[in-house]
Amino acid sequence: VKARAVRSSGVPTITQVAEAAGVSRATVSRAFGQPELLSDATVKLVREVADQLGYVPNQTARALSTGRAGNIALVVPDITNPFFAAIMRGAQALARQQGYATFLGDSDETPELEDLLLTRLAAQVDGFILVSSRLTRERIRAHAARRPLVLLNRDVSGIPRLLIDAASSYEAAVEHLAGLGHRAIAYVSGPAISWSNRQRRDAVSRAAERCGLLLFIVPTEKPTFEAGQRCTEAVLKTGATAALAFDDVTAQGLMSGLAARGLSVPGDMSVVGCDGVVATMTYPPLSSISIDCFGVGQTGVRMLLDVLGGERVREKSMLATELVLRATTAPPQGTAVLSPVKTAAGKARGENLSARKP
Amino acid sequence: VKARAVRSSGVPTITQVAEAAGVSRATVSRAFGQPELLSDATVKLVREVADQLGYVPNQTARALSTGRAGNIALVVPDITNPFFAAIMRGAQALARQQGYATFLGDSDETPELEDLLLTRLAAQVDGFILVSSRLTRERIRAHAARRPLVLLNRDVSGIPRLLIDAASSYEAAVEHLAGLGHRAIAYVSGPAISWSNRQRRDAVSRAAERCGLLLFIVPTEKPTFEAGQRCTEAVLKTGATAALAFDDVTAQGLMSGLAARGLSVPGDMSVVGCDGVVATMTYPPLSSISIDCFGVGQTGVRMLLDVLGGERVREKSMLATELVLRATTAPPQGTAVLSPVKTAAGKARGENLSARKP
DNA sequence: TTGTAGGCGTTATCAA
DNA sequence: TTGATAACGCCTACAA
Repeated sequence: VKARAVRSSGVPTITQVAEAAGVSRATVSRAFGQPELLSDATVKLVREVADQLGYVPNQTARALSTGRAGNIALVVPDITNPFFAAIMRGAQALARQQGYATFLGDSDETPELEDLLLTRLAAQVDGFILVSSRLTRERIRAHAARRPLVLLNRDVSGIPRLLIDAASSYEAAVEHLAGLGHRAIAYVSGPAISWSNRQRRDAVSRAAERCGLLLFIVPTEKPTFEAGQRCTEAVLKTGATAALAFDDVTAQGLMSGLAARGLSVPGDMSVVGCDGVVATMTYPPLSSISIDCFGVGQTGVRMLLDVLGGERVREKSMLATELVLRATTAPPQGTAVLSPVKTAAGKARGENLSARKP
Repeated sequence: VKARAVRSSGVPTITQVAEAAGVSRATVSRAFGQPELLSDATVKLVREVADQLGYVPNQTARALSTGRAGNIALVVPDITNPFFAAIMRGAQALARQQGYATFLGDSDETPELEDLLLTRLAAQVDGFILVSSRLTRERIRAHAARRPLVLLNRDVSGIPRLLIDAASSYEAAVEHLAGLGHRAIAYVSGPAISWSNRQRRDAVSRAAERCGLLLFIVPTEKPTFEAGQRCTEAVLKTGATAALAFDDVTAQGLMSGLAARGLSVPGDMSVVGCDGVVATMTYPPLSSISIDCFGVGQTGVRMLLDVLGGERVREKSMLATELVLRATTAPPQGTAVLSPVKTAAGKARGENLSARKP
């Protein structure tokens, strides 16, 4: 039999190590996989030879043989969004530490692409983490039937998931604004398919009603800076004196749009965001609902690895959020300062009043 | 022989499709890989059966058999940095379109981790794209000997690379500042190991000398918002009236630090960044050296795929940058307006004067 | 403690 | 145009 096609000859195989070390391939395999079965001397010898040759066990072959790929995939709608980037970082850090490599799928906010990524990657990974998935429940269930799958920031019963509970914080934010004297507020919404958008919108709606505030819903296409900018006019037209955005990036866009029109924040309009990743970087620093994104990523990986390890995992976990007051909320123009902030559910805090969590 | 361990039974194999379709495994394989060898009827039949079963060719097995993984890896120092996120996006978009899945490696700015990622991923990918690699030339060469490797924003002879030529734009920026009447400027540097940091620093240094400006170099640990903030004091101490930062994120941190001290930009200090990703989002909008990050990512993939395809690639490509003037540069305090901007190498333009590139 | 041999899912070669 | 069969690199039950 003839040798195969141009096999990138750069990478040594287990056979070469075995020959060089004068042992069987099985022994080399064990030297890496289960060294406790071998004598110390043998392990040492094999490892030295391997090092010298630059041998590293071929993960692909290993995967085929064991059925374990040693890879996981993280799929996000837009890696450019700092919220997802931070989650990715947390996930990847823990995954690597646990011996897993991470595929990153960017679905560009489209369900079709997300679907494609999942089917294409399925055989190469041991499991998936879907962040803010734009897929239908049916598709998610279908994919979950083929490979272990964990949901972040998306609520589908029967699938292990970590939910970011921003509802109470949004309610607190609305109450905070009401306390400042605002009578009409706007919610700048996120993607219609987004679970968290619904959750946040509903929370705002509930709280607004309770506080007797007039609420306007302003739609956007995607949670991006540009989309936030573009909706500025629409927000202004409502006559609202304060805006709660779906996330920080959108809020930042809105602030930019306001500045471009010569309006000041919070003087002419109060703005509240959500995520806390970019909030500290805006000017003025954005009052925002803070999420521990790095932790979200880590938790996602932990849940997935638990599933892979056959352990029981809570099907549904909730992550608390916190309203952090910075510099973008104030009484509406021409309003005397009213009573101090009164928060019901979530507790608000000022950045300077307490240290950030560790 | 007994059946193997708990093989995730969710994914159908080629054998099952072959049986269901009443053909051989080879035929099924061809129906996907080289349908032109089969009769139309057979292809249709096999595909239908496969669809129904939910069969997708197993990329892992394919990789083992062909030697082609169908994967590439992109390694960046920090995915949280919008510059790298944007590159990742461009890279992934093109890679997917060409049938490649993308691993993302985040080295957390450390050479050791980068090294680890490369060795761990080597057998699973057809090639690497290293962005702003923090590795030594020797290590890069060592890895390049094992797997095709393309460098982005790093200059190592003998390795295909795309260099972002910000030098002339930095010089133009310095000249612009000189033209505004600044006499003392600061360069807020990036990571010492970074190639582009050296390039940018040297360019600033050259231009400053030429223009007779006093130049101070202010070091930072990493190109992050926080690091930018932390160096504010140091920048102020120099007495410089303008600062050029290593990148936008650092510049943004500096602006935040200045604002926290009640100083205004550009009133009290002019600031220039580099990357152009976040520049439009800051307040005031940051004058910055603009880079087509999405294009950088795409080009990186194109170069790598060319190498994989056995085509000749230019060993060294340069990508032009452009100084985009926004709202963060002005004459130093107490200086009358001087002559209009004079730029030598790069051509500066104001955001409103011309449309952004398509 | 170590070696032998069969198989993971796919593709490539050779025949038919 | 299709089928049988041997790899690809590694792991592991079984034997020694």
